[in-house]
Amino acid sequence: MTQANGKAPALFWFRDDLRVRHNEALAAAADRGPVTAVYIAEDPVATGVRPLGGAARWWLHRSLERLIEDLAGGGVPLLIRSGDPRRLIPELAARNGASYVSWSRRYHRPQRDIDAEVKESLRSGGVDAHSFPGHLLAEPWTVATGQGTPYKVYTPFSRALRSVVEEGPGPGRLRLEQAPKGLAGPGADPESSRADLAELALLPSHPSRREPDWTGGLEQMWTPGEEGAWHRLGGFLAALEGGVGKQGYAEGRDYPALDVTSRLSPHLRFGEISPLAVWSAAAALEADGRDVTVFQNELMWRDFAWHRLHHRPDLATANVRADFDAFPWAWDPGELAAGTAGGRDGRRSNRAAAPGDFHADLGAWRSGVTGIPLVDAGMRELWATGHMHNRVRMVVGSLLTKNLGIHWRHGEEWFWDTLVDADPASNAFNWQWVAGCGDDAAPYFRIFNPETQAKRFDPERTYISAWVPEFGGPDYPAPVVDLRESRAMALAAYEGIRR
DNA sequence: TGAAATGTTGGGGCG
DNA sequence: ACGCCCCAACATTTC
Repeated sequence: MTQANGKAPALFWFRDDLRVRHNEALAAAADRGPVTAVYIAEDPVATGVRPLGGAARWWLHRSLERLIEDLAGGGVPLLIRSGDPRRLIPELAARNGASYVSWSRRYHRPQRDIDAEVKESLRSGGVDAHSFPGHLLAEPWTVATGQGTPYKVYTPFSRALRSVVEEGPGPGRLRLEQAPKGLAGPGADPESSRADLAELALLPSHPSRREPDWTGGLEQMWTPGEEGAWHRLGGFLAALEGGVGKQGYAEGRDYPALDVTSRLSPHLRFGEISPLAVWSAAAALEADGRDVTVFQNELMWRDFAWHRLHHRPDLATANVRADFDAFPWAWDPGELAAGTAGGRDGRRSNRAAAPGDFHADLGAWRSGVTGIPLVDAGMRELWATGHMHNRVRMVVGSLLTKNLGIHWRHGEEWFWDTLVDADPASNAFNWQWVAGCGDDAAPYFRIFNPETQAKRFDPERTYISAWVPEFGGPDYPAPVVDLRESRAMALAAYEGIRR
């Protein structure tokens, strides 16, 4: 550890980059002097940022716990605050005598505007303030078409992104698994950090939240934090290297009963591992003749969602294709504002409502009691673990929007609350994709048949049996919807708005 | 990163 | 040997 004596203190602002390794912004702060770090739970009312969902709050709590420990070793304190960073960051900088403040960029309004204001206010106060990349493979504005416009279609975007990643400064500039040289701080007080973290009331067990404790399955499934992220990556790469089963990643990832996918999404969501680090670690396997392009494509879909969000900040609320504004959803727009998506507070369904009522259908969908086995399995996996296999996400999304005719925003809200990996880009983008109203979306008429999908991708019903043990028995409900009939109705509704 | 309807082809049974 | 039918297996088109 380099001695930071004689250097001016630096302040580092952690947000969605809860890692020490490959953190360019943190390395820059460490380079300037002894580092004090801060995490701010931003007040949604004051800042306009969307409150985190329940599953994400759990993850954040666990990740910050780890980060406190990881930083304490180097004497770097992690201050935990809540409020408005436009007030708090300049205040903390002044109190600590920091002459330098840095952070990793965010890419969504209002966060971008907040960050810009903080930077401006610091600089006008004589404090050096800098932001750095770190959350994406490439900055959203560096990937553009020949005309200089943003991409709307994935395939050409992915080609352009790949060349940016491979030709740009790329992952090579960051040595894998290396902490910033000389990261040190004035001395940590982890106990007080943990106390401040508890104050944030992120867990359902906090007395201020009158929620049942739904975290058991999440605790069992995940290890939030940087070490957990690298462990997950290591296991995934080892499987890739050894050849995953008989099918390999490219096909095996479509089978929800197989443990083939990386499950890195929540770690990436909270920035516990850098996407460039994941990219280059996978690329290293190419030397052994492994085809990693399919996996890299998944990483690039993530960047594509952020690329689209950067150019469409309202991605989570407004149809990208405006003709869908006229689509006759079974949806009362007031319901969203009224907060039906309260989610992980114990209100899981409304089974008392009349059949055919979309409240009942939405409740059955959320609770995994639609009577459609693959859908119920997926929704139960989601509730229990905070995660759902990617192919099943497409199937449940198709059922909600097309067969049940429920607006995709209801699905987006539920996923936002229950997924550990939900972020403003991927969640919104993929719901618009599945609903058919996004750029480069699945055409509306591409309606999944959950029975066909189950036959094809869960032929032994391994996944279904695991999550819906009563399937086939007398306790399993009848389907809430006739697939054939509802498909025809969806197609007719789509015809209606095409004209 | 569909499904279903429709069209085409070719093998086999049979009169 | 031949036409006819059936039908599975693909291929193409349509939604």
